[in-house]
Amino acid sequence: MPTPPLQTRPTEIIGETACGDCPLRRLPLFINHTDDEHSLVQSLKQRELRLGAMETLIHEGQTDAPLYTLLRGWAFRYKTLSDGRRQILSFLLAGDFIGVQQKMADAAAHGVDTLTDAVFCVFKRDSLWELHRRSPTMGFNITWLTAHEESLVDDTLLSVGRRSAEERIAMLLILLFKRAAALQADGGAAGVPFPLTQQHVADGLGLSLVHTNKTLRKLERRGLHRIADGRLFMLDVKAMARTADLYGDGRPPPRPLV
Amino acid sequence: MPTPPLQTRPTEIIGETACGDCPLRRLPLFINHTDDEHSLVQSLKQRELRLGAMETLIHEGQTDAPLYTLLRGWAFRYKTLSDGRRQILSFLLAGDFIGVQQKMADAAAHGVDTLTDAVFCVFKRDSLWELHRRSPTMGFNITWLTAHEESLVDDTLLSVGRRSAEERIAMLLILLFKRAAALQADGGAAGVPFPLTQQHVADGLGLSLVHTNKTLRKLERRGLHRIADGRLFMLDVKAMARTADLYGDGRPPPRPLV
DNA sequence: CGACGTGTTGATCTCTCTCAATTAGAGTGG
DNA sequence: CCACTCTAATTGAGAGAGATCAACACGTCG
Repeated sequence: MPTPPLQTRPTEIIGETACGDCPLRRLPLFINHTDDEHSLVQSLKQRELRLGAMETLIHEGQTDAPLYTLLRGWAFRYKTLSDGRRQILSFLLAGDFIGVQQKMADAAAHGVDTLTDAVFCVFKRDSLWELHRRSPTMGFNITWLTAHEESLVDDTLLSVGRRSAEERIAMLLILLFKRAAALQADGGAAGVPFPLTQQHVADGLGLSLVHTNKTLRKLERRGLHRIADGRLFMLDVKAMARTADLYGDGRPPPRPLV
Repeated sequence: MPTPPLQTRPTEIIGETACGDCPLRRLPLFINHTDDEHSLVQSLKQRELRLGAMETLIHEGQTDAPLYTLLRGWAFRYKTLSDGRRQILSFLLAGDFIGVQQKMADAAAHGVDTLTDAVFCVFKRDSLWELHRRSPTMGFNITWLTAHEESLVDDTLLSVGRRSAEERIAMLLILLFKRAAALQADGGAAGVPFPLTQQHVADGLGLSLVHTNKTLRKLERRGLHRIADGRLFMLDVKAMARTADLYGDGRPPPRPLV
């Protein structure tokens, strides 16, 4: 079944979207929820928040942000240096959690901006604790999701730290394609939405805009992919994976090269 | 006061170290534990594991690793590409958690190696769930710690993606110094242990060994720090912070530079 | 229509990598 | 005590991936 169109639904008790329809539910960990757990989450939900494209959900340095869930649309987390250099930490797609990291005092917080029109589910700040207290299962899932989010950042760090520009871009395209395709019924056969500008790609991979453009074009000219009208088409996944050094990611490596 | 010698303690019920002595307890979140929580943790603890320096705790790709806590010593998490390029994801000091991320199926796992002789606390694999089930407080703390760990990786990603070699190294030295100093009574006045080789620094910052050496020497010659006999001395924190662009980390940045 | 954002391409420039060689210390064995 | 080996640190030189600078094309929008 294709993604349902954004039509107005009969308003629910608290928010506009019933938690039963939340994209989060599609995640493997959340499929076995009891009704109690549903109503618990629903009771913690404060409201929905709609933002346009390229707007700011959380300002960098903001520490009092509530907890969010991304219902629809794309967004990204980022940090910047004093002179404006920006690093995108991760891209957020429907179903992603936002703001768990913000609660740490000492560590400087990151900002969150939207890439597209987006709908967020807003939770009270202490929902995290409530969730843990009233449902260990849900609490466990939160931990799991947080750890999973970190593993995404780990992968990016590996890319940015050790992969060439070409490898990084191939890697990013594959990863984003997979994540976006998983949200669609056709699995990406007709492409997936790709709302990033090349500047976003550059900032996500620690590259300059110009070099990002040139590398992107090179891959496209080689027939590995195609980006047009805000959509990404994977034309040669095999070749793309090969140029990403994807296979060499996490496998027992031939370390002692000598 | 120098690092206390690793003397043998009277053996406890389960492991060799009473959980009441665990370095984890020093963390802000853990100071208010009830006796129940202590005994819960103690009951989940399986044993202690001692490794020498430069040994492997968790192999890359290993998915069945138990949960660990680092009691004493230094270690690091890493990933490698197929041709041997390695990226260190984070450094682990006493009190750090290990293995929460390993439980995710799809995401490729990372390896964990020791830098020094180290003592780990070993927990059963399903301790994570047990902890959540039997103590929401502890479960919440786990989530908190996981999120905190991610914020460390976020910072590294910002460095590797957007900081120059000099800035990266300054940043790493400051961060490691702070963490190590926090574990000592003198707060680092007499330096802190620094068991990393330059190769580790390079792998942690996405730099080559040679360039790491040259940059390190430059900072040292400039009088910002000094590394000798496996110890790090911060000679000019202010200047070090300045060259790290530390101040510009997370503050509301002057984005619109135009 | 001009201003602006995004994408594209060519021409330098430079930071960092790679290659190579040397030094110093720790360990080992004769 | 000394030759031999290994690892880690160091330094110089040359090469290159990617950054910076500069222009231009194209579409949208007020």
